[in-house]
Amino acid sequence: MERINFQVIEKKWQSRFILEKLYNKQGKKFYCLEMFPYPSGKIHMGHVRNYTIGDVVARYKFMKGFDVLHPMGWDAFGLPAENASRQNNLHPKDWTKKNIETMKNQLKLLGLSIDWDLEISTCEENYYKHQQEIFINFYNQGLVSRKETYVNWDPVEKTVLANEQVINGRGWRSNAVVERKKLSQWFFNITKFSEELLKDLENLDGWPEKVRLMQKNWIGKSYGCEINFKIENSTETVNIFTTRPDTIFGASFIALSIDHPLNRRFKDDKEFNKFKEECNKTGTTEEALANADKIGFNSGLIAKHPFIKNKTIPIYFANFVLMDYGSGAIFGCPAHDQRDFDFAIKYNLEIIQVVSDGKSNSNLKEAFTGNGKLINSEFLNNLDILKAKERIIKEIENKGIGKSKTLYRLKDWGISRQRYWGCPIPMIYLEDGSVVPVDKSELPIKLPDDIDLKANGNPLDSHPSWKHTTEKSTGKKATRETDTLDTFVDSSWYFLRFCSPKHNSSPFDEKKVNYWMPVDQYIGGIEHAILHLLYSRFFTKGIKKCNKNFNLSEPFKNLFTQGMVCHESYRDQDGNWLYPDEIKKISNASAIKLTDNTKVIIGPPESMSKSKKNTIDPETMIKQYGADSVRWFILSDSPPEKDIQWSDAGVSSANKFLQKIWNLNYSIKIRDNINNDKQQELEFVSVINSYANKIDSSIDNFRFNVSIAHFYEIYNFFKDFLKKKISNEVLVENIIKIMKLMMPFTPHLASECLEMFNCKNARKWPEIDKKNLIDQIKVAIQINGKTRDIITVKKDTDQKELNKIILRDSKANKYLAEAKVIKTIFVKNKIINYIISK
RNA sequence: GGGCAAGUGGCGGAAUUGGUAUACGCGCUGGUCUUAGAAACCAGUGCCGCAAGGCUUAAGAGUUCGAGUCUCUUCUUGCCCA
Repeated sequence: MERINFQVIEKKWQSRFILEKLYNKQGKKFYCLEMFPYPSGKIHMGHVRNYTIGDVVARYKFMKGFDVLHPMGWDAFGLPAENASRQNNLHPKDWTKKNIETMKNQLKLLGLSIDWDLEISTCEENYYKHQQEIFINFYNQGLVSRKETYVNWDPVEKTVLANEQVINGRGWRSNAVVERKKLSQWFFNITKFSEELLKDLENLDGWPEKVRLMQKNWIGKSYGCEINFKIENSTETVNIFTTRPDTIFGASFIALSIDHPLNRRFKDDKEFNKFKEECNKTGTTEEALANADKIGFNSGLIAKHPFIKNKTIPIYFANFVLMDYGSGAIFGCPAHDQRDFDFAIKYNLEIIQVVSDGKSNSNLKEAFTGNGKLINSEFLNNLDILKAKERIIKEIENKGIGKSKTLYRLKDWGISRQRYWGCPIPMIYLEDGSVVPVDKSELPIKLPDDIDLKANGNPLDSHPSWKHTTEKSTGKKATRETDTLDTFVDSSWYFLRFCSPKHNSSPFDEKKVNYWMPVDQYIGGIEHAILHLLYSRFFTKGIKKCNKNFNLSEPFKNLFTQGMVCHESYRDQDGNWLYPDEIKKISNASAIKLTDNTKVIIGPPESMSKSKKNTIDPETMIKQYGADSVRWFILSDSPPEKDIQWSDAGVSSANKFLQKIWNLNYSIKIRDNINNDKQQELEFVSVINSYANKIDSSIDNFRFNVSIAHFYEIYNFFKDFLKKKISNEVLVENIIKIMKLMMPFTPHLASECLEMFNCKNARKWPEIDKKNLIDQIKVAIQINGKTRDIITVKKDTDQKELNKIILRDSKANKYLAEAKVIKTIFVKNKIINYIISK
């Protein structure tokens, strides 16, 4: 068998792929973008999958005649660089640069069709200075604000911790008990676009339904109303928000957040402060609150029911009410809300059912949240929930005690980070206490290189001189904002920068952006379904508000979310994780440790992670099997949106198959010509053509595993025909067609084969005849709905003719011989079904 | 607790609008070649049965000439929200 050296041909073609671009001035534009990587050190299999999928799309579209933009860059700011630099005394800048260098070389090994001239890195001044300009523009448009908010404060390191750095309530490095501290922070007012972000989801029909739904839930629009409750013996009122005003007649208590302004009455109350402490222990996430026991503190205050004369309602402080949702106060209707129900049981409060669950006289064991008719509700009785809502809101508004209100769960985006390795926020504080943006001419506000990362706190803050400056227009003394921007900001507009990465006078060249945007196909992990995509959508809308020449409201036309790459994990007898190359598999379910032959515990396939050591290094695999084999395997084994299980047997068999494909090409090249048979040739061409059709449409539909299955079928089919009476011309013509179809998947091998046949237009998609070239078709013969035979007949054979053929030739005949046919169902070119009686 | 998605051989998974279930690959079994192994090639491989034939898409029901596909109930798993 003729073998090919993948290492040699891949090297050869990669040096050409770097020079080849996918631009095609005549074609319609197509912007293909994969989520850019964080330069963590080395690429992992997740990257391989992501960028291989993107490469298939980019190459396919180019070959079909599109003008394709296919860039790559680096999400280069972030905390790991600071951590790494503390560990090995390497400046974050140098650490990042080194990683980018390594990963770029690794990506090149995959043979991607990236235009590396467009490469950007978010940590470079030439990138972040434009980001600072966008920030100032947003500030001027009222899209930036400053608010007090709670943060996780590590009192030992004197720094703010991200949620994932808090482990069991303690700092991950210092182990100090984390405090809840109020800090003044910068925010993007993403909530100003709540309605737009929600409404525009409807137009994103190129997105997975799942992602749209997740965003919708995240934005969390709810209709309801505010109601003012009067407090007895006081001029004060409590303003509550509810989405269920229809249950007002079932109200039996009011619950306030511990941070509700009424708490000032209890600031010296020992019991209250004890309660408050208790609440703070449970944490602030919605999940923690939901799972925590519902506890309350009876304030002793009494509210008057707005619709029932002389009825009073006790006011509690409760741990399950959040100050930053609505007004920090609710009324509780235990019969129809589970939390309220739990609370009422605990504090022995009234449970009044006001929506009928259809059962008479029922004693509720849990809250009834379904639909039904209103009861015990005076003028609302007999209305259904929706009607009752409308009616009661009208009454509330007429009475002047409240108004209808739409509320969003979405919160403003806190962007301040007390870190060094991020984009400096271009704001300064004057001595009179005012805060203003720096003058745009002073951009970029550069990060200083000489910092001490070993010191506690924010390195920019402790730097001896960096923060001291003056206001440009007045010369007044000022200090800089020492917080840097959340790295999600960096990735919220990089797709715009790619259109003109070297443009210097503004964040992007409007002409270029108007040509390339929106991204026609965006590809990345489902883990970014909410934040990154929502922030990018916000940025696009924000920039549109700032720039009249930018008329785009959504950045990503089509979105594809790929699944993860999984692998089983291994542990030795002491429970230590082992890398796959530290063990030897004996069978599917057992393995031993290489060093001492002890038994290894095999864990289920999970997403590859360093901590479980269940990772496979892409570079090692590429060296062993070649890039085309790795690409082929990662596309072949599962549908791209689902998780895939890495398997050595799988990549090895991919490699064997590609060897066979090479061997097939070579056999054709050296084949002696033979006398041809026209009928056989026609059949051959026709089958190849129908496969080509299937491959074309499966690529279009992101069903690459199906495309690959078809290539296997083609191979099995093709090699049989080598021995048949097909002329060399026809064989060569068709193998060229197949190699072109393979180009997006295995560009090195396909290029090599096409070169061998001196193919001139190797980068052009082959013409595919849409219609079936031969007119033979398979028809199923059913008796009483059961398939008894399948016969091949001329296309469009009518029922009469088919009937004759069946009686003559088919083995289904015997069922018909002695039976009476009651009814016949005939579907042309598909089935014929005889209903018989015995 | 709510919402969404899914359940097909030993495994990954195919199957236009309801119309040939199990394509293709992995694994496994037997064979050829080889000193042996690997590779390559050939044959087989859903289940029961010697066979004819029967059964089979998580379980059960329904609609239909015909259901993996549509409807309902139940179970299980995954994801998101709580």
